[in-house]
Amino acid sequence: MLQQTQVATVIPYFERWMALFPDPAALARAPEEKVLRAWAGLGYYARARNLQKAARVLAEGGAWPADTAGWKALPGIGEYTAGAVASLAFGTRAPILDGNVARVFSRLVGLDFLPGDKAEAGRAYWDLAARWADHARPGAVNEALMELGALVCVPAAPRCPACPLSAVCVARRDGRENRLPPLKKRVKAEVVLAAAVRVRDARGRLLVERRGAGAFLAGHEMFPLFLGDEARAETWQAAFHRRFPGLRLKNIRAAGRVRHSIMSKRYDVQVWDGEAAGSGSFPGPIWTREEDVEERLTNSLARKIWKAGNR
DNA sequence: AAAACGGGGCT
DNA sequence: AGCCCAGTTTT
Repeated sequence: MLQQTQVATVIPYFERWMALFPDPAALARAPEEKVLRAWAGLGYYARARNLQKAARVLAEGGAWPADTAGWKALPGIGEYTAGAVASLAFGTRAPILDGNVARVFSRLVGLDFLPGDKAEAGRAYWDLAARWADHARPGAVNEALMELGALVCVPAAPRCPACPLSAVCVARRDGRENRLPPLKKRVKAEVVLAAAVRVRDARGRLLVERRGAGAFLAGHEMFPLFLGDEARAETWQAAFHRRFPGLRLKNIRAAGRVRHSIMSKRYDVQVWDGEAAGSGSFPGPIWTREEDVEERLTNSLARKIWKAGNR
């Protein structure tokens, strides 16, 4: 959960998660829907699926990995997470390098590049991490480096007067603490026009579809969603009838507008309400009772659409 | 080496 | 509203 996500965001999810899945065996046997529901809103859903895969490996093996390599072999566990678990939980002298620690090292040593810039750059950082972890209490040192980055050596306006390393910090000495590390180059977010439809049948149930493999939010249930040219007010109904043959809509009305940022895309979603006038003949219809909708929406965009405007 | 993958924090 | 950021896997 802590990959790419801040502690304060994670805590309530972690509490609920541990109550639902207290050990690898519990997670291993849970249905994926339940896992995704518990993760809904955290994003990067591959993390949840990988965590369950890892739990299945662990539940079958019956023992925790002994070293960094053993942890890294599990799905979803990379160099950073393997080192963090090995050092914090098992006390091995494994290095860690996350975004916080990289920022601390960049400033402390005056490195004006990022670990991911090229292979030698990554090596420079991991070598530093290895030297710091070569300590009688590697877990405490690693934790301290991460805490320093998260609380003191923060990205903007670092709190150098509160920093125990300020006397030996190269960036501080040179007055460059606000210039290091260099910003990551990021692609500008592309705006994507979208339309979402909340269709009710005669019994008040809502039409939901499971997103296919390859689509974004793959495997999640979602209101019918149309993107790009298909999303325009004059075109989405034709696209709807292609996707749901035989299902006629009536009483169509605009219900609200939702914006959602996903990676390098910014979705601008017009939400529509409508009523189903025909039963339809499309494959795999999922008609969901209103009281069940909330718990089946396993991502934030769907929940925003559900809450939009008036129902 | 680059691309894909969500959502939230901060100003 | 715009900018920035607490990894891993796949291509």
